Amino acid sequence: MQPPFKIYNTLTRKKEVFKPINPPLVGMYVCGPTVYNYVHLGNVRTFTGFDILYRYLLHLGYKVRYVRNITDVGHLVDDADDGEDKIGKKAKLDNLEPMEVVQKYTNDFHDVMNILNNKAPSIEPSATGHMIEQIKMIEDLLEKGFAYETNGSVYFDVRKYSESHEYGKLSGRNIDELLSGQRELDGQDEKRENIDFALWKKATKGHIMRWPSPWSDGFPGWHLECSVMGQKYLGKTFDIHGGGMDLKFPHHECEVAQGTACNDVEPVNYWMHANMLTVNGQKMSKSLNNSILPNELFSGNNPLLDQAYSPMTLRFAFMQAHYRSTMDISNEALKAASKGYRKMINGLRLVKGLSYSEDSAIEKDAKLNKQILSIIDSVYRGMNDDLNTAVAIAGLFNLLKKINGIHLGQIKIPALEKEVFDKMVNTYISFVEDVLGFIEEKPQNLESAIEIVLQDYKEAKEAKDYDKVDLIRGQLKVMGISVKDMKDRIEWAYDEQ
RNA sequence: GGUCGCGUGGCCGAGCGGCUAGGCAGAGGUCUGCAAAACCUUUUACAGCGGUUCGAAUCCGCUCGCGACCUCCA
Repeated sequence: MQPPFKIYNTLTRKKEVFKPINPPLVGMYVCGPTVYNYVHLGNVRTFTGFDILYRYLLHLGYKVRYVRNITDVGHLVDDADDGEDKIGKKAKLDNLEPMEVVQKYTNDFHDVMNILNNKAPSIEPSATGHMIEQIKMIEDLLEKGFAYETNGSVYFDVRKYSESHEYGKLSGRNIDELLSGQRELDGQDEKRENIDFALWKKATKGHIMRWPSPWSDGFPGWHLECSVMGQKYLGKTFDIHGGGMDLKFPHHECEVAQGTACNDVEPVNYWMHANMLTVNGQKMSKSLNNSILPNELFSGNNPLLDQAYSPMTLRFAFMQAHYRSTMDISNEALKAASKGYRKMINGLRLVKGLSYSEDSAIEKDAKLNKQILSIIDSVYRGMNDDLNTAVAIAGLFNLLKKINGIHLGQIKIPALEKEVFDKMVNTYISFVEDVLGFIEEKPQNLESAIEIVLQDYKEAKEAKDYDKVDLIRGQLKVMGISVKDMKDRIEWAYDEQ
């Protein structure tokens, strides 16, 4: 018997049994990247973490609509009134159209997601593609009295909202402290309160990214897009909203406020936050100059790394830690992950080659059967306990001991009950491949492998061992490789049939 | 300063009051032409000080150290 699937809900600060609104449908929204630069390993960790959630929900049989946005406008460099848009700034810097910037880094993001075998979301909406919906939501908020206009910009009225609702409940802030604190910043005169946040900003002269609206030529505030797109594709209240821990405040707090103010319902049932990736104990972040890019990791081309590490090594390293714990990246951790990953994949290759057999001469081993079932249980217990992939992996390694035992003949397959055997095989394969999302990284040096075979071919030919010669040639042909005996050497080419 | 979180053996990292986490590294053994893998056994723990309890890494308090958010950040 396994416990039900529980997830930690930031809103209640508790692990809660996951109950979707309309089972078997599940709606999940994850804040995607702002595409003004290459994603770094910390960004990637979060998305990989939520990939596991997506995969596990699918594994449990849910029909999941996974929405992960691309932020391509509205994310300001800082919070001052004349704050520059991140995309716009980069566009100026690189002398590109903003949409070229967006496309470039969106492509990079997709490449990285693919190479890490993260599943694509069901919908990947962009902020600029939902301008009309955003303007509509601002109008609704104005109409309901939760927003006000100043000089062509529109702000969310936090004080007003907090009179009837609890602003700060997600991130654990105290509204009075927020209101009383830090009034001294300059350039905030358009806002009634410092903690009010922009729904629409009037574009300043040099601002390239602008759209017409009832208030001004301008652009939407960052927090708005997620509310709008979440609501559009998942409903006014949906099941799960995820993102990095650093988005909890103010971004997600603002989302809660906007959604609640607009629709008078709780926008999200379960808020989930992935913790930060650290380097030497400090958060990986561009401003600290300690970020590592995926391509740098895969090539080893970064001063913090003393070798290259493969995509699956990174994935394995992520999976060995819980998503809500900070995780420190280091050469030692990555090297250990690399070996662990290979061990796991070697197991996968073995287990795929196993098949059940009966033998009346061999007695069933009741203790062993029970033990295997209990290990399988531990894998599910781990995942059901707020996606504890580290526990699940530990279980898989325990299972692997049995699988290796079978492989070496120390455990006789007929000693297992058929259903135990099947369950063991299915659990191992489905968790490694489907739930944790590992793929086999095959050696790239196919050509040198062919050269080795051809050397054998050459020797057989010199020894006039034509049976062997024909055998090798035939086997290579099956692989799509044709051997060509030249006058003075042997070559190979892709078989053209 | 406010809010929250963390401190586990050589390293990473689970653990949510009693029952072997796991991986990497180390030691011994089995296997083996050599090697690798695998399997078996095994050495190192819970920041410190108090308290609660029959029993605490696990709960409470204090101290020390570290981090995140509070301003853009996954």
